[in-house]
Amino acid sequence: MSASNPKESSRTLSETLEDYLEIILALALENPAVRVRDIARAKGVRMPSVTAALRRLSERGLVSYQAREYVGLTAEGEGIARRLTGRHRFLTRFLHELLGVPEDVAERDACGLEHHLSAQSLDRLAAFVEYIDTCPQVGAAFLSRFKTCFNQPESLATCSERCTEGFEGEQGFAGQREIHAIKTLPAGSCGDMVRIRASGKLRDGLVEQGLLPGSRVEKRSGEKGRGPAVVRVRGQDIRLTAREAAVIFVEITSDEDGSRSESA
Amino acid sequence: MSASNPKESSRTLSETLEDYLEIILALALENPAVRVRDIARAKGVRMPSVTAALRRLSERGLVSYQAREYVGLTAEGEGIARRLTGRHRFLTRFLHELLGVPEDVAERDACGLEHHLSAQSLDRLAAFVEYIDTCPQVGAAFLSRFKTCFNQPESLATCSERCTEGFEGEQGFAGQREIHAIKTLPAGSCGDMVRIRASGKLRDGLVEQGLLPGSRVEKRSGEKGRGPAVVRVRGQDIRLTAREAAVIFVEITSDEDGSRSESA
DNA sequence: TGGAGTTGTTAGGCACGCCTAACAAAGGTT
DNA sequence: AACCTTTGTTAGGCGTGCCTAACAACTCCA
Repeated sequence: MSASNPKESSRTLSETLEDYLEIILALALENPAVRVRDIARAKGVRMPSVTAALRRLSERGLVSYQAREYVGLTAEGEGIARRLTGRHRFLTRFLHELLGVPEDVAERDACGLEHHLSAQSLDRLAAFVEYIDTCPQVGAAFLSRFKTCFNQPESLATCSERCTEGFEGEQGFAGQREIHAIKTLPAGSCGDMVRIRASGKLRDGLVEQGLLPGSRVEKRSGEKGRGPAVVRVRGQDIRLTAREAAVIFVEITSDEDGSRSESA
Repeated sequence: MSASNPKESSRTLSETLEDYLEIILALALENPAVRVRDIARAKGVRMPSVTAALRRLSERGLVSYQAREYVGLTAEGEGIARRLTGRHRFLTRFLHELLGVPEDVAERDACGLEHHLSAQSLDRLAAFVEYIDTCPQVGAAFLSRFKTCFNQPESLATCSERCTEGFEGEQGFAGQREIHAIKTLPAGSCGDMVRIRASGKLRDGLVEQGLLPGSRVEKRSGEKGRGPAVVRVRGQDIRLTAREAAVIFVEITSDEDGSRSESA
């Protein structure tokens, strides 16, 4: 979706080359000498690919490389590698420790994400983590509550009920907002998705279809729980089972595009 | 850092081809007919590139494409495009509305991220957003407090002081944790970064170096505020100015690796 | 009806990043 | 010294994804 500029190749590093730098730094920290063999193993490629990559990195002045000799990072290369490693660790930790993604998956995802996050987004994400982690007004209970609510399928029902108990009535935090299960909506109403009150396959199936928080949803048919509901999301009609329609909660918004952006 | 498997190319779509699908869907929703010309413009490439991409997508059965005729998505292609668009929107919203990243930057970053987030991580992130957005125990004030704390440089000082006022003393949320500015630490002590109490260039410079929350930090020299501090992060010594050492807060941890993972 | 402009195609080239096959340079072993 | 193994190189090939140049088709209009 973005235009890539081939002329920038002299200053911008490809994902692949960034990965090589990171790997070389990691190896340099645990071994006295860095070998082509080890880089190849770490990256999961064959040695000739490494030779070629080293030549390209060398041309850019990021590694010191002479055929058949040990590989080293230049000051510039080490700086880049260090920056990337920091991102990588941070993202892994965010996914695993904060969101609760399994460690191996978090590790793999961080690998892909680290190259695509702008400095600005990274900074904001870091600020967010700092906020959650240290602000006394947020409290240490914040994350454990999240984990209780969303980690354990068996406890999810209870927590979700507590969280949504104010939805249909008027009490609780959500009392001032118009939040309802799709099942209970009249046909023709619109809203933004705020919650899938389910876990496991039921939830996965919906998330996988792109039904994510913030999606603008319009109920097309399936009046108040009678029969399967059909909703329109991003221009396409999606048929929901009764179970699905019961667990998807949307916030009814009156304005046209349903935006809820709160500018700073 | 990950091994890519070329044999999978028959079932796995490249980022580029995923982008094309997304663009085609977007165009199909706003125009009666989708033209090569429009795809090229949206993607920022020339028309021959589009022709080639369409051929490849057509071979995989994701678009219906015959030379010189209008382009359409097959059911399978539309499903994929829809899933990607959902991710894209969700990530944009997360970055912009929740984290406060400027909209254009959020949009650009989401483009890159959407291809690299596993279903599992996406699900957990969605759950997190749902939690913040709807749990009565979290409260609507959560995000606005974050924005107040981290959006406006002028208010940052006050909020940060409130947040950290318990750090050196014993009161407040952080009272039970050993959190100190690097400046006040004796040489030799270790901890995990939890906060950079600064904004603007001071903060950017640190974040850019990979000094992010969770980074394991060891103070090497610069006894209790006298002279510039040197800290060791991921095997490298970093020299900090007095100002920098004063705004970086670390949590002192007694265990060897400083991990704070809380398993579900 | 015969341009002129737009749109889309083919043809050919280039950079990247991977591969295998084969050769070259080191190190031990006997 | 002759041999084998490990390590690393060159050479050549392939798929992706971009480009320009040139040609082809389609539309519009005088």
